[in-house]
Amino acid sequence: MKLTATETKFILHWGEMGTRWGINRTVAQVHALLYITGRPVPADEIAETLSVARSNVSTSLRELQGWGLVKVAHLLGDRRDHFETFHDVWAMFKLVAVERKRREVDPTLVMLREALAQAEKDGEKASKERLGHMLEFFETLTEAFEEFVKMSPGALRKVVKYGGKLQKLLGVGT
Amino acid sequence: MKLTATETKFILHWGEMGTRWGINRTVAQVHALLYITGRPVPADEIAETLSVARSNVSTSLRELQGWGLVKVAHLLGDRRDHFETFHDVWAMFKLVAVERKRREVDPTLVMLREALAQAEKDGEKASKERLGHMLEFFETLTEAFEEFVKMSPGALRKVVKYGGKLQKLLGVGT
DNA sequence: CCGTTCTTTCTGTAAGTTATGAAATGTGCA
DNA sequence: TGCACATTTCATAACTTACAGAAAGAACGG
Repeated sequence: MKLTATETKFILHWGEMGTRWGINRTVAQVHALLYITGRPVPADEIAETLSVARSNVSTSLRELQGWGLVKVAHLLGDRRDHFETFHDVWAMFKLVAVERKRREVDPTLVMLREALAQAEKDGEKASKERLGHMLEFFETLTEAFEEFVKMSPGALRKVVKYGGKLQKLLGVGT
Repeated sequence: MKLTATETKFILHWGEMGTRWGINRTVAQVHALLYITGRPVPADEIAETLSVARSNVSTSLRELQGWGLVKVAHLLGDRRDHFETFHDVWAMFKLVAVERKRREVDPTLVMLREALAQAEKDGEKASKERLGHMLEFFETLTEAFEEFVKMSPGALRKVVKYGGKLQKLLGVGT
């Protein structure tokens, strides 16, 4: 499969973006390719298009399936697995956000609660206070996040719009 | 400086968390140490406490200052620079969020607009549509983010609370 | 079943990154 | 100005991660 200039640009940028957020470059590129292509693509074609080893593509697809971002499709008369991602960017973003929260934020909450309890027990007043602030922050953020993922983009826009007004009205800006 | 069990736990976890989000482990650990300590600490003490090279601490502190997370303080009768971070977790989170948006999301917006224009020019209808959806998503998210960073935790909680209600009321959930 | 095709797993190596210690530079005091 | 202390820079070593290619495994068709 031959990529257009536009597609190449998008895929490369997406790869770079991935690395900055702790996501493997190839994984991100494969996802970008599937997104921009918009139809099921067999693994060997992905490998050829991106100029990476077939095995690397296999691993990346597995990873993407683990995130729920990619699903397998089959075409009549073709034994090969084909892979596709979703068109709904918002939905994909949520998948990743929810999963990262589960993997990274939730354990942090656990750690903070444990550390706080220990600081309490050991009478470390200063640590306890700071850990408490941190925990409180994470709890607020988590709460906001839970609401956030329930929203559609339209709902989000409305909430933001009214939220800004609400904020001014109530004078809770401080 | 001798760390308590609680402090060690917190610092190590913070370091791991950092690596997962593309932030250097030592950088994150130094920040955690400063946060949990809550007072200005000289660089050599940081190095000793974390068992890392003095030069590594120097680099990490510079990085943290670049993010605006750490500032220098001086103590009377001590020529050494001392370093401290802020107590306000919310404020620090915003600093990082704003900066990462600037460094990573803004260039993505630029790329998407360029790619979209090019797809338009080259008559790539399918690509254009998908890039358009992606751009729209990023624009909505950016907009929401701009409002978000203006809020205090209290304001955020209120907006979330009323936002949920608003959403149901307006039936914009789809 | 056997051969073919497709996919995944495994392993050595390359690439990239991070950390170190030494050297260089900077800073303030006598 | 010279000395002592403090900090930064830099080359290299240590480590980590990513990748390709080989080999094994699975699915299918004849």
